[in-house]
Amino acid sequence: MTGSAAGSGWRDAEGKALIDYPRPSVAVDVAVLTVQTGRLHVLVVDGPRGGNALPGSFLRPGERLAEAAERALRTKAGLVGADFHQLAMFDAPDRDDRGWVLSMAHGATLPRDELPVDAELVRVDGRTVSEPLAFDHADMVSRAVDDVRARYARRIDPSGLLPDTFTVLELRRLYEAVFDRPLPKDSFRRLVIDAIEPTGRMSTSGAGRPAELFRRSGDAELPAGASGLLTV
Amino acid sequence: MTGSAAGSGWRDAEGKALIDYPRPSVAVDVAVLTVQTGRLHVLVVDGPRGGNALPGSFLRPGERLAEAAERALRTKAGLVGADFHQLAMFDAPDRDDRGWVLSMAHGATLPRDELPVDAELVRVDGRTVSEPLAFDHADMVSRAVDDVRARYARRIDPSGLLPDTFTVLELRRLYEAVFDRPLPKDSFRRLVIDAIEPTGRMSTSGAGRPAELFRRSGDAELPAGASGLLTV
DNA sequence: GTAATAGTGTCTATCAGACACTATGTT
DNA sequence: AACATAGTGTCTGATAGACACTATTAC
Repeated sequence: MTGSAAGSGWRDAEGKALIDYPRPSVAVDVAVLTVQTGRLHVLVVDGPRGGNALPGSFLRPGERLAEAAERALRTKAGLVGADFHQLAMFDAPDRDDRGWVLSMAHGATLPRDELPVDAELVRVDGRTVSEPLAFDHADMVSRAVDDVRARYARRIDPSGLLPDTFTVLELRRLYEAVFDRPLPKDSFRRLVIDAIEPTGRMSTSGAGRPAELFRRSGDAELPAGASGLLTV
Repeated sequence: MTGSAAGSGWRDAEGKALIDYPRPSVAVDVAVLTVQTGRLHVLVVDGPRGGNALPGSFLRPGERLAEAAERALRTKAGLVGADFHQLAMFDAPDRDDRGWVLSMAHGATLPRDELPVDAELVRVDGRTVSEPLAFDHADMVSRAVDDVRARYARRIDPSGLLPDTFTVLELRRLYEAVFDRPLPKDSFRRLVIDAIEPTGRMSTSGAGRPAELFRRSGDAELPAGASGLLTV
């Protein structure tokens, strides 16, 4: 337990003061996912050894992991307002050749238009990034995709990739991008219709009949069978 | 990224060598779940401040988190052979009054008869432990329950809570314990029957018609709708 | 035989998926 | 008018859940 030893005076079974053990550096890396041209993409930055890498940072004293992740995105990509989800701690002792560095991978999601116009995005095929990334960052992207799919299968656009109001078509296009598969128009509508709130307003559509605008309903969950429709 | 700075000579934006930042202690805590008398229970040990706590340990140099978790279980509870799953990093700066300690919560699962006979078990109601635990360990238990349910909804007894062969009744009793709700006998059988392998052998039952013994099938997954049946 | 449990046939309500149809806008 | 997209009615096949029935053991 976190509470079994350490602190000045605490000693382990062999009599060694636990506080004296060398401590690892702790880092955070963030896979920022977005949707561009109907496909999932991940934000990358220049890595320390060249090549692409996920934005990340070292944890500072007293800081929480989510704060470090927010700081990394702000300083390295000019991003604010993402919501972070812990994915996994990557802890292979040799994963970073500069020393013993544990890294907590985070997933985040932002609409394309909240990213800088010159942000470098790499396409995600299925659940894997389409070109190599530094370190174990490609594995982190896969975990981020799994996480965003699991969350989107439970609720309607929980990370706000769409604007406040949207049509059912826009919502379906988003889900087709997230789950990387076509979704039948009528079944999809019936699946989500009870989990979104109609606004009276209509979309100023380009062509064809205008579609009604909906907004996310506070806490509405998708039916349990939704994961079947989405992931099969 | 984990690779943006640090190492001798690397400096952050303010010119401070990142390697010089104070580093947190990193610990692991393990919520070992088991089934006793048809209910989920969690293994606890004596905490450093009295009261019950999850077994845990500090991470040692070069060690992986799973190794630290295995060592914690071996030295504090005499357990071997559990499979660990990372749950979340608990990182509140004040979660441990002895210093800055991050703890990676792990979930593990073992059959009751692989635990010591005198192991102290606390019942789990729903997804919360039925009595207070030290630190944030009660939250860890909830996460462990969520994790084991998610894994059991995808596959048949992936953690081997049952012996190598088992009857459909034994499997159903296990799932009723894990999901904390009664499951209809016939629907449950039809749900799992294609994901387990019949052995020719029959259970030496106490009373009634003998039941066939099955074994886990290598990779068989439960249908996607299973989560509906199990969690609704 | 009775008791007890294993396993199956069947009916119903629900729902995904497909298809076609109607509705309402633009040009 | 033609065209395009929104939204709905309806049929079908699959299946969860309920129920009853048959099957096979112990006593």
